[in-house]
Amino acid sequence: MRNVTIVHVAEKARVSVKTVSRVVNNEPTVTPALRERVQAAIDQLGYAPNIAARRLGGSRSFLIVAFNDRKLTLENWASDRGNNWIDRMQYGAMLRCDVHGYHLLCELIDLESEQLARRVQHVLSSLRPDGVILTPPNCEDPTVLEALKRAQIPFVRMGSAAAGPGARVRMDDQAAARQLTEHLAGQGHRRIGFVTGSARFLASRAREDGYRAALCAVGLPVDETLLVPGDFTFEGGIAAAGTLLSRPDRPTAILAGNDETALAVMHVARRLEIAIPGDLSLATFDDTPSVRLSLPPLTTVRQPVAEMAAQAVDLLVAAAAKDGKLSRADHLLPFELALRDSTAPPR
Amino acid sequence: MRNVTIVHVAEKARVSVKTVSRVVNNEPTVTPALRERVQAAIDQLGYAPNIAARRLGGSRSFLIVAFNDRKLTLENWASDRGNNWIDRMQYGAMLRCDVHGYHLLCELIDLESEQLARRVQHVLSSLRPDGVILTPPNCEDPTVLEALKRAQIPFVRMGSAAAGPGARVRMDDQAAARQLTEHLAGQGHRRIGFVTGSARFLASRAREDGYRAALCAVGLPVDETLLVPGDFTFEGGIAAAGTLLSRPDRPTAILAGNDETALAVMHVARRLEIAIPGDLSLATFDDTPSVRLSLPPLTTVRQPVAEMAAQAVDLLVAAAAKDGKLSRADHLLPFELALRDSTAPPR
DNA sequence: TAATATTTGTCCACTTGAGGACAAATTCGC
DNA sequence: GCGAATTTGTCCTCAAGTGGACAAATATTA
Repeated sequence: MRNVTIVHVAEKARVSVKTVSRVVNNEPTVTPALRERVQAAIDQLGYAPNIAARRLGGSRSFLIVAFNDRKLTLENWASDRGNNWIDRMQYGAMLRCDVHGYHLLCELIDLESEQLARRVQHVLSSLRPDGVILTPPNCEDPTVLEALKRAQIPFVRMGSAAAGPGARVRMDDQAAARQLTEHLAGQGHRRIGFVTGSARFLASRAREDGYRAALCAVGLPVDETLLVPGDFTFEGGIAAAGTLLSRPDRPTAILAGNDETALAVMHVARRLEIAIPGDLSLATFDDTPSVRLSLPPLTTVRQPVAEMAAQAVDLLVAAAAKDGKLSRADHLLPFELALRDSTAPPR
Repeated sequence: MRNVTIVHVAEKARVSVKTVSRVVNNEPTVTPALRERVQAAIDQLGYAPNIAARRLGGSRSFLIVAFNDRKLTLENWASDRGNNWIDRMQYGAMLRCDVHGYHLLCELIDLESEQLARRVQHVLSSLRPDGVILTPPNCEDPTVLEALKRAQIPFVRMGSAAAGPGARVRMDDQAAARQLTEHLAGQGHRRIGFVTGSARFLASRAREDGYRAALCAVGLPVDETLLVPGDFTFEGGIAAAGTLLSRPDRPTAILAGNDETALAVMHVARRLEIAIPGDLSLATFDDTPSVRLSLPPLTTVRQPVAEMAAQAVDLLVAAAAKDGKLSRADHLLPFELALRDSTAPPR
């Protein structure tokens, strides 16, 4: 009952090993009748090709590696306001891997480690995956990118705005910021603050660009003092919100760089007895659970993270099935504006 | 620069392939001096043994598979009140795998699928992992357990109270429930309600037992009408809380089966204008982010999920290094009571 | 110094499938 | 029914290690 190999299947179906291999690998030159007979044998024996042998034989490994940031992953579950970006990525990728008969391996890397290049290379050469998915902030790290290029393994960078090697799958952060800003402006806000994101993430820059573009488009001046640097953390948000909200001519609306920042803004506003959305409208990015549960629930942009991951898997699988080459295409997936109770016309 | 194999290392270190193999596998019969020389060659070449070849030739695959529940995983990130149990498991397991040079593969399974047995078997025979980690509710599913037993792959069941095959790593739910209940009783509560958990999870039964044991220990009678069935969901919690809180002699404290249930109790209490903790004390299990962020933050029990996962990995790796056999031991890890503002003496 | 113990090397089999070359068998078209 | 096209089989190599048997080299001990 153990270790069913291709030989057993061949015997059971009374065909050659080669034919079974042809069926398993979907080669076109097999008669439907025979294919069916072989498939029946496979099903009856519960045969599944041994991935190790397939990989050794030289072609594909049916493995995809996702490199996640160690620190971010830790925060993800340790922090009260954790982002669930990585979870959603994984879920989307796993489901898609399943469809293709692939398997997803998640590996943590630490961008600050001196062993980074070695670590990446080690994982790649011991697993020899067919493809790699990089999530922020890994997808912009030169050491990681260099290691991947040298290993000649196709990879997809998720959520990154930066041009560079590998394919990209992301949403249009700039357009999202622009739409959010225009939404606020459309409600009559004329002083719209912006707490920028971390410089580590290029998405943050794109959001700022979108913010500026929107103001420009609706004919509002860009007041540089309304742009306050945040760093995507709660603490950074507190400081930035303090700056913005304690000035006499404080903005009537704030766009936060991400949800964590937004929660911080909310915190400060509550302390200063500034009502949301009465005295202050607040909009943000990411749509993590905490901003849906907050009072009031926040207007945000929902990133299609799972869909992005699914597409990343599709791209990698297609490349592996073909020639192992992946184009440098930049795939933009549609985002979704979630207009909630935190934004309203100024009174 | 590509495909560094054991042969290259052997040449560089001027030793036989066999010796390199001995170094890589930490066999004791190698002189320190020689070991060092080989290690230097390995480091210089950036060699990492190909996992596929290792699996094929040898006895170990250096892979560990974690089977997570598909539905639960989806809820995990889709729901606003998602539990982060799976994330924490993964994080703990990944870090530990890293230490042992192992890799973690996460696979989703759907307990309601008719293909369940086939799916599990398929994953196992194509990957041939050295061990498997099962998370609730998979760790109690007879089909899954049977498939694992047939595949003769050692596995660890995490968080399961049920006796059965495989090793177990968990916290003592009964003791936790008991301590929480005694905490409430110690504050002077005499009518303590309990919203039970889902029958799918045996932990829920254990918690109930602990609740009963605590009442018994402090000399309080068990009023069966104060035990209301929940199902670990928010909706189920709403119904149960309604039952408990709308009766004239309503309890002064409620123990919720899990955090989601607790949030539901809180929701109902707010609607009925029952103050927490003034009119009602509330305690719960799991310590997910949402109950730390809630107002007031809830008294809960923190499960050492990451530690449990780490221990699971340790057990599996040790078994693989030995003879591939895993004892049926039941490992209990200490939990932590987080006493917060939701529990206070009744007024 | 010889006998013994330990370390290192040699050699071969084995794992499971892919893939290529080519022959044999079958089907198809006319 | 014959030649051509397609399907299936045979046979062999290759991937990158492990593991075992055993020989050779070196170190230790009496």
